[in-house]
Amino acid sequence: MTSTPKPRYQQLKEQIISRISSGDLRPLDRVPSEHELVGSTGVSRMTANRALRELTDEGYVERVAGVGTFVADLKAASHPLEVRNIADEIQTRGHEHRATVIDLEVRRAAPDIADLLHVPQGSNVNHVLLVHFENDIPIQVEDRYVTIHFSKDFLTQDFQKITPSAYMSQIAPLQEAEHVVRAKVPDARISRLLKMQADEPCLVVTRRTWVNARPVTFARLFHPGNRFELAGRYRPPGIAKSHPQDSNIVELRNFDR
Amino acid sequence: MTSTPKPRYQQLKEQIISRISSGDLRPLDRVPSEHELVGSTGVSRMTANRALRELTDEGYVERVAGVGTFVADLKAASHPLEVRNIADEIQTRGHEHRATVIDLEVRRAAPDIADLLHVPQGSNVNHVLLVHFENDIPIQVEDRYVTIHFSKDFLTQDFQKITPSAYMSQIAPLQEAEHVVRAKVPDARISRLLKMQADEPCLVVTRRTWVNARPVTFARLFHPGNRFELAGRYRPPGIAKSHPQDSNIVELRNFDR
DNA sequence: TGGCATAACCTGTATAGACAACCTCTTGCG
DNA sequence: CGCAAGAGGTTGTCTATACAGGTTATGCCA
Repeated sequence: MTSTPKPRYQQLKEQIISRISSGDLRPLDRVPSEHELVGSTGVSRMTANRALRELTDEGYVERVAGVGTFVADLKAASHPLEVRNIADEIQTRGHEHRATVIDLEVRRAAPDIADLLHVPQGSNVNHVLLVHFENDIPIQVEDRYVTIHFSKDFLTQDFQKITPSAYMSQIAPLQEAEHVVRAKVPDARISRLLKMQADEPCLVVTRRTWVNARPVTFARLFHPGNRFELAGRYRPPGIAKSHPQDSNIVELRNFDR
Repeated sequence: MTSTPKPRYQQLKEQIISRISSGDLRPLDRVPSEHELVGSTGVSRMTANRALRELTDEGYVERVAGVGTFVADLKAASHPLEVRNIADEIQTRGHEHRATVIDLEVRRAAPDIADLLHVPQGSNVNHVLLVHFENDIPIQVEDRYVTIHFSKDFLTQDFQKITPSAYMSQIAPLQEAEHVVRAKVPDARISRLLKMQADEPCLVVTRRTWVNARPVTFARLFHPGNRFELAGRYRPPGIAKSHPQDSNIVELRNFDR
């Protein structure tokens, strides 16, 4: 059936992507130059150029004329629908970020968590519950589950120093994400952790992330509704004007005045 | 200063985009073939190919080998961050959509609205307030302002038949969008229109849209928090596998069980 | 030692030519 | 009349070559 083989530029792209996914090529590592790819794979320079150019468009690598091609830093390659790391956002605002770990342990998966992570009911899963502060004001409760197979040393991390989200994207690039946003009045425990008044709603972001087609983490992020909002901007591609950096990012921001 | 002129493939792209934006080329119209572009602009075929290929990637045109290149249907080219038309979503679920117009008039712009739409305070703006129903259950209150210069026959539209969002994207393709999501307890009027219980929160989506660098509409969309959620999926590009159609769309969905 | 010209390498763009695969319409044959 | 073959246009890919412009390291000269 596969009458025509995949085009060579596509083969080249997938080969490089797989070297990145496997960890053979790490962020900021040098990727073979066009000339080297010509020598090692036998394609013409234009074909190597197309492969690398498309990988650039897709955020896998960064190219600098006169210097070379490098694996993109995963933090920089923020996904269009990715909510940015909350610590980064707070620091971007020039404020101080602090986190308090409330709970960090291995749990037996409850039915709903087991279902979401595709693991057997009652099997072990990592769990962490923490509160993020911006200038000592609580702004997010993070309630996260991580599969055992993804991270075996999850419990020994210091999540006051590195957020779980940053830790996880450091282990492996996430390959697929799903998130759901809801408005909800939180239960008493969340409400107390966020120092919210009674009957005040939360903006709840639920995220689930896949690596190699397996779900690896499930997180519920609670934010006080009277102080936080989720903002996004969109500009269609192709004009290549104005500010290339502010493109299509979803950010969680404080709108107190 | 502009020492190096824009590359020719980029000039070609912008020329075609402007023909689409201006209405010279309409959806499903034929775009000049690579060979015709070679003849009319003097570039080589590879350069014309690159321009058309990138326009394809960016969703402006669609190409069929052996047939030609055609302007993409704008409805199909849904933006990654665009919330889909609510009527379409409801129909996708196999349910019935109905809308009731509560208010449709020209108003004098209040200070906050004037500021958001970049018009003078007290100048005329179109306003519509309507309630969307899914199987006779109210699920969204749409409170929308539209600048006069964008639509002069706004008041004569039948928004029970065509949603304001669909009407507007029919007049001109939106070029930039900003949206903000909040959790909030609505005021009594909204709460009544959505038949919500007291103290129940709303998921409020605020959208502002630009055409030709001018804001043209501002909308507040209220949804009952106990029944609706905003869901998104994300898969990184470049793998070119599985389901190409379900990519990276944000949808508003009913999660009642 | 300090500074500058230069070589070596890299990406970015552009061209000309070639072949394959696909689609549509026409033409001619049975 | 119906169908098959072919012509011509279109996209998709690939190669070989060329030039421009940016970056870095080298080495020479003062």
